[in-house]
Amino acid sequence: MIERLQAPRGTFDVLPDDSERRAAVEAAARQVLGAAGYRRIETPAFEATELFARGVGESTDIVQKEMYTFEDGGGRSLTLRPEGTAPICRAYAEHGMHKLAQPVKLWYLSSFFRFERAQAGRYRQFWQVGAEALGSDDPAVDAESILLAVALLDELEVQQVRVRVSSLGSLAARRDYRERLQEHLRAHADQLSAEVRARIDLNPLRAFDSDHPDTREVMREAPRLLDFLSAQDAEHFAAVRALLDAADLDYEVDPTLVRGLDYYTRTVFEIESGALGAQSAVGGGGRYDGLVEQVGGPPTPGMGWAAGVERMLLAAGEGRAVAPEVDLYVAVDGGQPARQAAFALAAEARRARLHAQLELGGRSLKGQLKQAGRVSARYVAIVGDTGSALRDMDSGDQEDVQVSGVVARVLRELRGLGA
RNA sequence: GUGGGCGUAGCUCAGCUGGUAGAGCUCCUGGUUGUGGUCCAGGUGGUCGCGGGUUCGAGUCCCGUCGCUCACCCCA
Repeated sequence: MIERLQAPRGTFDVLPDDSERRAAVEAAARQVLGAAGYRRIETPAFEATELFARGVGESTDIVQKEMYTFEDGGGRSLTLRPEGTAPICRAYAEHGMHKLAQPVKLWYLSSFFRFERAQAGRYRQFWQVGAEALGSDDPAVDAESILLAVALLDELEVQQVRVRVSSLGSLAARRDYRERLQEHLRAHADQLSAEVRARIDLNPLRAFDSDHPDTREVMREAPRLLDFLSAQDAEHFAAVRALLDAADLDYEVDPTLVRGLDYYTRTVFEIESGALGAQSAVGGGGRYDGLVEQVGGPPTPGMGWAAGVERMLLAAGEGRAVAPEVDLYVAVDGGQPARQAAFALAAEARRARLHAQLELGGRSLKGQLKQAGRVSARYVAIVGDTGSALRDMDSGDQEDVQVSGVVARVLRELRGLGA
């Protein structure tokens, strides 16, 4: 026997029940973001590898080991998009959007690809909803962006949401700070846990998350990024916070918050859900004032975020899927003449905008009625070779109705019900 | 890449100390409800993940391998 093929590791099929819940995410995003003036954008599923190398940053895990990179027939190096911000900045520059009224507000719902070990809430092909506002460095853009992310999660009833906010300052300030932190860690290396010590060069910020008692002792004395901000950056962050406070958002300032992409500057934030497993981040984002320029556009400030669709769904708990309604089920009780009449009746019903299904499974009449009940059909037309009947599935009432009169009769009944 | 858990019908699972596969649900058919939603009966459906080994005999023991899953890491 031939080996049974499976979906590739880390990917999944969206089955009909799931697809209805995902459609609800799309509708919520359209509603929440559309109301704030964001318009939807779609970019290609793959881009020049260079875009991510320059945009996301050579040193990031994403670029170093998580990209699906391949060469096309023309010898170009392409990469399945691992994130959405760099492509949007590319599109902004490519289409001269800096000439439009600023900021340009865009949202997307797309799939992304990262070569990682799959686990709860983490996949190799996954979906994100994101929003980007390009062309303004006003703190109100930052605050509004964060509020919209929270509003979307709220709309989807994502449970146990926590919002953390911080500021990374400029790239230069961050670099300075990183060195100072590494110096501090090296000076106290003997007190650190082995894991933290091993990561001093790679990711010193991680040391703040350690549970190791001695390490925590060392970190109490460690320099804080927020103290390294320039006057303007500190002022900007204060303004963002004032706006979030004014909006009554419940959040906490976390000076150890780091985002794994190099392009972030100033404001960063992350939204977690306690309803998730180890992959607890449902969404996150921040400001990226140098990114458009980095990918070849004019100097342009930007601010945005992304939220994982699978994680939102996971943290939102079970929503019941609503199956499509069925107004009329056309059952066949006879031979070839009945089958043809039934087929024509179903087509006629659909032209009249009824949700109509025809028996396609070759079932017995009993089986057909059972199927009609299963799909919650409101009416069933039973078409025989010489006559036909219409059955009301709610009341069980049934009467003879000519095939030619079925559609008009159903329409009249449905209207009568005020439907 | 590194660990832990798990792999028996479409789904949820039983299979005790090894003896040639079972249940419930689903689906189909028939009976009973005037032809559905109740009840009854029957039926379809299984390479016991895969490959070796031990044994007269393995779903059950041993080794390997693949897959799923959770966690580390990282992130959405």
